[in-house]
Order: sequence, then C-alpha cells, then structure tokens
Amino acid sequence: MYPNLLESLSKHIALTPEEQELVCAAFKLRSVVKKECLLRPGQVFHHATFVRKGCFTMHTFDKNGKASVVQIAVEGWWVGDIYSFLTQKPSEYFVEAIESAEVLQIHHEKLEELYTRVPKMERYFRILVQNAYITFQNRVVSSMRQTAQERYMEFQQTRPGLEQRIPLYTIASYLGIRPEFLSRIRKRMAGR
Amino acid sequence: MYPNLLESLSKHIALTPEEQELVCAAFKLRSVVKKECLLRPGQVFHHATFVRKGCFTMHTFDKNGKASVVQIAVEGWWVGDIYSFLTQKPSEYFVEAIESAEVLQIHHEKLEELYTRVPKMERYFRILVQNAYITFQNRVVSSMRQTAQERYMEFQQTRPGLEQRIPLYTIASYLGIRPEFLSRIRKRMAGR
DNA sequence: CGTCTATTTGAATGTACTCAAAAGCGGTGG
DNA sequence: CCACCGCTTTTGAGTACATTCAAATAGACG
Repeated sequence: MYPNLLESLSKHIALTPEEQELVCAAFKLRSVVKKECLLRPGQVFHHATFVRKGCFTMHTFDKNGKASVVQIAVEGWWVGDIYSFLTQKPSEYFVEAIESAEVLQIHHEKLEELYTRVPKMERYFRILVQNAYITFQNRVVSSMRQTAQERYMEFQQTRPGLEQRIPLYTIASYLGIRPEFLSRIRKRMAGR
Repeated sequence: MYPNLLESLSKHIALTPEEQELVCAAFKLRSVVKKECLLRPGQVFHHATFVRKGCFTMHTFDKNGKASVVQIAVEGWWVGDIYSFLTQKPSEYFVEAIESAEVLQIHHEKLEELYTRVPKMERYFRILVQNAYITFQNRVVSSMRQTAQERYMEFQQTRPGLEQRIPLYTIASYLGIRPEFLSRIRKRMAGR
C-alpha cells in the first residue's frame, strides 16, 4: 500500500479498501538516481508516474542548447509527458531526476486493465489532464501580462519551498528567463 | 445533417450513418451577430460549440484593461472555455464573435446522454482536450524561446489566411505583444 | 462627408539578454 | 585538512527587444 498515492487519489475519487488494494498492487516502486532520465526525446512515455520522493523536471533543449523547463514535479505530483503517454507517440522531452527519487509507476497497458476493474480511476486521470490543461492555459495568460518578477513571485507562492531546493537556473528556465536575470530579480527583491 | 461537423468528427472517429444522424440531431444551430458574446466571466460554459461559419475569440481583460486573447477559432474549430465546460464551473473568459457567425451547439447534459448512445463521441472529445492541452504546452515553450517576430511567422504558417481576416490588435494580443509593435514587425518583414 | 475605430509612425524608456569575468560553494584527492 | 576543480551564482557593461505615450494617418460605416 502506498499512502501518499492514495491520499492523492482521494482528492478526486473515493475508493473502497478493496479498490485501494487493487490500485496499489498495479503500481511498481522504482528508485531513480540523481540525473537519471525516465524519458528522452524520441521515446514513448509508457508509464504513468507518481513521485513519492525527490524531484523531477521535464525539459527540452533548443537549437542553441538552451533548456526550456516545462514542468517541475516533487513528492505528491505526477510527472511526465502526458501527451506522449495518452497517445503513446514519441515525446520531445527529457524527464530527469534532479534529486535521487522514488516513483510509483504503472504501464499504459496495465492502466487500461485497471480501468476495467476500478472505473473511477478513469475519472481521476481525466481530471488530471484537465488540471494540466488549465495549468498551461494559465501559464500562457500570465506570461502575456506579467513581468518576470511578477511571475517569480507567483512561483514562490504557488510552489512554496521549491526555490531553496532546486537550482536557480532551473527556476529561471521554468519562468522563461535567463539565470543572470533571475539572480538580479532576487537581489532587487531582497532590497539590494 | 451538418457536413462540416461530420467531417471534423471523421478525423478522429468513424461513425455509421445511423450514428451520424443521432449526433447531428443532438446539435442545435445558432446564429451569432458580430460582437455578441457566447460566454462572459462568471458564467458557466454550458454548450460544446462548433464553429460552422465566422470567427470567435476567447479572451480576458487584465487590471489595466488590456485584453489577452487566449484562443482564436474559425470554421471547423471548436470554441469556448474547455475547462468551464468540463467542470461546469464559472469561466474567467469572454467568448465573442468577431464576425457574424453560425455555431452548432450541444448542451453539456445532452452530450452526456449522447455518449451513452454513441460512445465513440467520448473518445472524440477526449482527443479534443488532449490536442488543446498540447497546443498550450507548445505555446508556453515557443513563448520561452522565440522572439515576437518568430512567433508571428509561426502564426502565419499555422493559421493561414487569418491575418487578413482579423484585426491586427487581436493577433497582437494573441501573440502577447502590443499592436504598435506588431505593426512595426509587419513593416520590417515587408522590407521597409 | 463626418465620425469612430484601427493602424502607423516617432521618440523616449524599460525590461530582459549577451558576453565576460569574478566570486561562491561543494566535493575530491593528495 | 587544505588545495584544487568544476559548477552555480553574482556582478558589470553594453545591447537588443519590446513597450509607452502621443500624434498623425488610414479605413470603415452610416
């Protein structure tokens, strides 16, 4: 049994004890060392992946070799390329552990099977996709109307504790700015 | 029967003639005059809405009264706040006709009913959400690594014909820039 | 035609980036 | 335990991209 997974599920669906067992039995625990990649461009993201411990980023590199961080996931979050998982088409992204981590994974096929036994899970994953969708829509809107500093302050509020845990350059890339500039923003906010 | 709706459905699912009838019968045709709103902030988006003719934007205004255009939809597209529709929660957006238009609409409840008769439709709408999701994810990434001019050129390619059809300030807002600047970009691209 | 709105232009400004270099920091091996 | 290495963060100076504000021009519609 995986209490943190169940807790996350319980936010959207109510499972009976039997269903909880079925669900947990379907997932496998996997350890991931720092800098290990769960996904590389060209690969299909085969496993729905719940972070039990540690921290991941999903990112790509542009032609100049600069990273764009699309997603940051810590304990209690799902990580990975949702689109590649749903369509089982190759991804364009890296999914990389930036701390040593533990994840709970279920293979795409096995999830389909689980849906037939625990249909509520289908609802859960549908809600997950909806939320991911709204997250990106909001990110588009806030990148249109907010300055880098405003986006950084929003980041601090919505993702408390992350700044002291992950490198500055990762946050900068997530916010769509250069590390040098985030450094200046921090200095400015500290009041010199 | 609505041929353009059926054509759009056929891109992802194959319907029998009987199913096609069922589906078309479930939709209602509605005329919309220029500047009319199908949705305003605070309202729930009750109808899945397919554009048969004309053009719509989905947008909000920030505290300074500046619009942010989140979506532009023409014939053959679906329009509206997917999140509000799926969750039946109030929206934060306007959905406005920028040309007089005709849409095909199905109420949220009636769609649920249609799902039981034509289960393939559930698949169709799931794919629609996935595509909307990937669209926004790509927009986040391209706003991180591209200049305004590059985004504009991408827009021209992915949405051919739209530039001569909708106002410059709408495109500018969609791209996240000011109209004056888009005007300069166009001038620059025309070669003086 | 006149009015209203949309677009263009100019000048000044601000926000964020580039490049280069210095400083800080953590780990590793002598 | 300290010196050194590699990587991250900070700092400085110059620049590019995009905005602001104001005014002029162009287009659309009645």
